[in-house]
Amino acid sequence: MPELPEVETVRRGLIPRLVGHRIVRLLQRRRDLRVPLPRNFAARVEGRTVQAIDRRAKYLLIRLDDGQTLIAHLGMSGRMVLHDAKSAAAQPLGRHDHVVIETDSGWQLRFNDARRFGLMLLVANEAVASHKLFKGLGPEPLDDSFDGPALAARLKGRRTPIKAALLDQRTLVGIGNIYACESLFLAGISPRRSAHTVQGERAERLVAALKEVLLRSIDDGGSTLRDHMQPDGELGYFQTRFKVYDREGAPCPTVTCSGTVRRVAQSGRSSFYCARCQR
DNA sequence: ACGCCCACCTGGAGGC
DNA sequence: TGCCTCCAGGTGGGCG
Repeated sequence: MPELPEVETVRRGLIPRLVGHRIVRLLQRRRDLRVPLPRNFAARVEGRTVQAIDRRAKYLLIRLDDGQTLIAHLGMSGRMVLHDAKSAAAQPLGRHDHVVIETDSGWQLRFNDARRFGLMLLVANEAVASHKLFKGLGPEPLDDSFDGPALAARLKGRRTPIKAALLDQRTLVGIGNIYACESLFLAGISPRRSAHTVQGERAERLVAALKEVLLRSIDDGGSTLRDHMQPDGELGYFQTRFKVYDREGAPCPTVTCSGTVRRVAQSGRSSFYCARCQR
């Protein structure tokens, strides 16, 4: 379930259950995720207290009190499922619960990832920014400094379609297939437009759309969280209905437009858009 | 350097 | 029911 808004929502849901609490047990049930889990994982984490949980791009950064960061990425299918002691006892571990963390507050966190495209690793705080995984990452879209000119500069000279550029985490971080489609729709820009032509006012519009789509989704996630009280892993994507994503054949949601949502394949992924109001 | 394709892995949906 | 194919929200390595 993880693009930036989902990861951010998971982060906010984990904070009250983990921060300030000691990890009393870590159970590693299999090592072979996208990157093999750390050696001696349990020994290196047990006894540590969680000091903070940050996010960079789609990575969760769980700061431990020994100066290490537990980095987690959810891949395509990763979930963080919290159980209180009672529900943990009632719910046996599933075959995709790869890592189980128990805290001194009695809460249990299960990292579940059917496809195993996710990862967890332990890195010293000061080495996180220069870590291979973080080296080439672009700016955070919700930072105030990320504006039209900033995006335009990063698209300059790029011959790839704008959709592909948005998915490329070197351009900016946090955008996946869904929010790329939704943002381009909101900005009225075709996913097939060459990235270098998104300049000036067009880049302004796209940045505004990206921020709006992400913020609205985080809000929706927040309200879902309040309703559920915990990131139970079943939140899914927040907008029950996307405007164009997965809506092939539906009428274009723009009231004044008589177009139809189309699906095209771009670099192996589906793009959904209205060819009439997205240019 | 850049852009594109594919593989990584499992499960769900839909067709026959 | 079963079997087959296609598709899925991410990423990075390898290729031309």
